[in-house]
Amino acid sequence: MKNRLKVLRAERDWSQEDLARQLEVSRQSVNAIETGRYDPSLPLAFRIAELFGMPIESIFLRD
Amino acid sequence: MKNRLKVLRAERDWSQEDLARQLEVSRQSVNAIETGRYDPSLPLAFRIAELFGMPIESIFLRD
DNA sequence: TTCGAATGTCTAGTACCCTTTACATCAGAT
DNA sequence: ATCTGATGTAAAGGGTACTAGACATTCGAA
Repeated sequence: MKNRLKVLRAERDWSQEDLARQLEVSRQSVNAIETGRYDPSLPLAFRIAELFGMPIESIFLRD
Repeated sequence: MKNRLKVLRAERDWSQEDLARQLEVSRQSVNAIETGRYDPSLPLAFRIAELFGMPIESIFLRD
């Protein structure tokens, strides 16, 4: 899975730490997801989608 | 997270085994997800949504 | 030049996703 | 009464998601 997290975050001028805090996960988790080391759990994907106000499918893409 | 898998499967008259085969997971995984023992991984959620032809958000719901 | 914020990575540990194998129950058909 | 398909659950094991803590690099600002 690929994702648009880094771009969405840049559009809002948020640091990885800012995003992590809002999602209530560690900064390392945000970094790992952005750099493609692993995919988020489904509940975390829902929180991400809700935070950015868009469907999961427009943030995460099958590869 | 709750989900509508059991209903969607019933609408199509598929057994858990039928669904598992199409998703390329074990029957026990389908059962565990349906009975709420755990949530699917994000990649599996994508396969489920694709199979049923609807967005992830209309199959899985935050509780 | 020095400092701090931001990012990337590593390790060790915990918890969860998913597997195979196995067993139990139930309903419907023979 | 027996058989079979469908479902639920359990144990053990491998791989992944997430944690805290630590360290290195880069870059813009003081």
